[in-house]
Amino acid sequence: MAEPQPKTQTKTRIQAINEDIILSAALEVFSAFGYRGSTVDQIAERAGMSKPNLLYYFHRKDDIYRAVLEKTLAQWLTPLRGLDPNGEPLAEIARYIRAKMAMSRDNPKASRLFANEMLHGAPAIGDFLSGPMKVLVDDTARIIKTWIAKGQIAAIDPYHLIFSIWAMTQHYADFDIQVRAVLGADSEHFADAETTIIRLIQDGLKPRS
Amino acid sequence: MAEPQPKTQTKTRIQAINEDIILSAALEVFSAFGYRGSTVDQIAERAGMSKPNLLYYFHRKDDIYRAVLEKTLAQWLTPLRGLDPNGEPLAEIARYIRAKMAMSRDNPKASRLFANEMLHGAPAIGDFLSGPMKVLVDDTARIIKTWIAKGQIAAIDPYHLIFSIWAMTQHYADFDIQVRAVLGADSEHFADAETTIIRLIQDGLKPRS
Amino acid sequence: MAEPQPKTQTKTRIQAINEDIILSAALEVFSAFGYRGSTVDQIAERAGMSKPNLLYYFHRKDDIYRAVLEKTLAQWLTPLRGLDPNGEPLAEIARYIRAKMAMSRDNPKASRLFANEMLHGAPAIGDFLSGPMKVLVDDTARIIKTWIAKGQIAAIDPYHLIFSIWAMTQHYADFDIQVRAVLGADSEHFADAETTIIRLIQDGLKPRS
Amino acid sequence: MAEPQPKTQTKTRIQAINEDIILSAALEVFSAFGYRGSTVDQIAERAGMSKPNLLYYFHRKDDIYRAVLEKTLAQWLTPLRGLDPNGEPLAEIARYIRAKMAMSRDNPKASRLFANEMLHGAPAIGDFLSGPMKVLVDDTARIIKTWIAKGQIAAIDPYHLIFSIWAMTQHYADFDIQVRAVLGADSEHFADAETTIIRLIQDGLKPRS
DNA sequence: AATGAATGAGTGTTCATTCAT
DNA sequence: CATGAATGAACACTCATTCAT
Repeated sequence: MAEPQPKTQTKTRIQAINEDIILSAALEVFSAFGYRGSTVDQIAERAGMSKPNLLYYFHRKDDIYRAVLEKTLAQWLTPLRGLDPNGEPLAEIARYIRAKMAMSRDNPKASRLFANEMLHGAPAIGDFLSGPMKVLVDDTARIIKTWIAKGQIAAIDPYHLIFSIWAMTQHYADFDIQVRAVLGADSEHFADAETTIIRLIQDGLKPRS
Repeated sequence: MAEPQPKTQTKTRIQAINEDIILSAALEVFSAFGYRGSTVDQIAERAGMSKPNLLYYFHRKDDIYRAVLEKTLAQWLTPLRGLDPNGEPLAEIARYIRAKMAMSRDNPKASRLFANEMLHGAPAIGDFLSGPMKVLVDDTARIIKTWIAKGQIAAIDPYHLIFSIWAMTQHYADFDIQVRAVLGADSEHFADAETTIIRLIQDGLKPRS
Repeated sequence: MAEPQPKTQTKTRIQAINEDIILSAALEVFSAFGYRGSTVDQIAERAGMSKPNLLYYFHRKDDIYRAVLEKTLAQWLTPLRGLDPNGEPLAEIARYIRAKMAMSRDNPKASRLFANEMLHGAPAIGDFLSGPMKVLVDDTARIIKTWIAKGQIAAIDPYHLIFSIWAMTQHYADFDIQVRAVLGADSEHFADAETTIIRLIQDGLKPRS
Repeated sequence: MAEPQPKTQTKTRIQAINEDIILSAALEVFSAFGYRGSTVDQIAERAGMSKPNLLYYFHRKDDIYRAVLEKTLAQWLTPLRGLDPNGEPLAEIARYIRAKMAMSRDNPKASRLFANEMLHGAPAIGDFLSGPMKVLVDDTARIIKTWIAKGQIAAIDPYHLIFSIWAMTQHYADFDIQVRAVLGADSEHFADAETTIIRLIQDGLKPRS
């Protein structure tokens, strides 16, 4: 029953572990200081290894950056995939908003890394945007259009609906510092924000009588 | 009849002109590459002057950065100031959204500069956030609460309403590259986005019968 | 029988060697041009290494400077420590003068480095002056006072005696160029100077009958 | 009886005044920081004029430096000129020491400027040293030799006697910071030092019976 | 798999000096 | 006489990357 081990492993155990450590460290650093603002030294220190050793795994700074981005993007799209065309639209969208909001709360660094890329013109993930991401958005927009066609929700531009949801949910990760400056450092604002956003969207989508 | 010339000018003509040129160039560069990603050389080149000459006006890179931020922040808050407590709430808010959206369309670089500061923890404008900005947000929230108390709009958390509007409108400046990757480069999406956002918000604010 | 090698060396062989090379080069350069007049490039070139490599060992120019000073100060105070309270005063002092003179002859660069620091207000070694150096001078003055009290030497201010000896001996290192301009480049003036100084001091210290 | 004014003045009143102001400022700055450690800006500021204006009077930094040195050297040699061959030797030398000491006390900056030049190899006044200064020293040495020949003072190397006097007196200007670190900041040590030095020298010069 | 050592190409900043007025 | 503006050349220091072991 056990998977047969290949004779020549492409990756040793320690390699896989170290790459994970590096990518975690890199996410911390890159999300906090941006690409140019981060140094390989910083990442190496946070990863608890020497700079040359780090570069043994990822030969250039750019490689580390792209690897982190790639890993991040994968999990980033996950919630969007879950829209069920046959589900109840408002419930489906509420579920989606909750999933997005959970990402912002639980993984704000990934959100900020992503936002930083966008802000600077997406030099590393331009292909991703016009490729897989566009496909996914188009698919999702199609589902929404079906709902509209069936009269299940009000007629609204599905693309801008998606963008609005993204914007509102990611805001609490990306502009966290601003939110905290206004609402106070320890306030539990994620729950309130979620309620407000879901209500705004659901009210906006209710079919007109 | 001639305007009397002040004997001691604090700034010469050429000084004012050059400072303006520098700040424009700096906005371009900083908004595109972030603080650390920008070099004084880049700014100088775009400003059409030598690096030492640029530093003759602003002694350190940081000074340029703060000057641009300051100039930007001033205009950034402008639309928020306009909420009229005695106006018709839904119309007032629609007007506000349009003003915000216009800023995103007409001055996306300022928006990205600001977003970049937030993303990196607002090292340069922390005081501004917890100071003038918080005051302004609190004032605005108070107006909205009044409207709610009078039953003019539905009961909704005013702070998260404000954040949502900010998020949705700024998104089209900050994530411009992503929007364009999905909707196409030359699509005139600002108008559609505005319509969608206004509708979402207005529907969400309509008082329950 | 073999000496056990310590597992964790704090300094590698090459590190110790290079630091020595750097400090030698730095003494040459700093003593010739002063702190501000010396460039890291100069020191690196004289040390036979690249500037970044030099800064790999001493992170800032100031670190190099302080390291040289510290190393120099240690050997600088050595002769003063040798005054034996129970020795014959005139012989003790003659020995001291000879030791000081030898330092000026054999290590004039250290003397000039030190003199330069003094001239500019001792920004880097102010603490040393009012700390260890003052203690040592006070101790020495006390010995001299004992000799005076016992009637072994004439009553003279011990502090100014010490300063005078320092001044006369160091002069041949610090003002070397002037001495050579007057006495000729290759004249062996150190020996004559020593004789003269010892005689002046000894005659001045002979107890009055 | 009045000196006729030349029609075309080589120097206007204001020119002479400003040059004096500049040289005073330059002495302050150069003596404190050395040549390379001083900036034209610093001198201009202390002189209360703009940098270009300062450079209107002295075209290059080096010109200012040389002018200060020259002015300083003139007054520096003054006391040495005063040795009267026919005076009483011990009294003459005591007078000389007092004059030298007065210079150290009243014009320590000039002393330090001069010392700094020597320390760094006298790049600007090498000619002066082997020229006028050597002549003066030789002359003075000749007078001393005459005294020795007449049996008025003990046989001692006149050159090293001169150097010793210079060293001891200048020490209190050049190493002022060190002296103050040991003797205390406000102690009036110049008088004591003078007494000590005169006594050392006079005792050393008393003819042997 | 890991690290100490080394370096070329920047990067912000200073400064003497010149230019134009 | 005086000054605001401008710049080339340096200079301290950083950083991604490579080399040797």
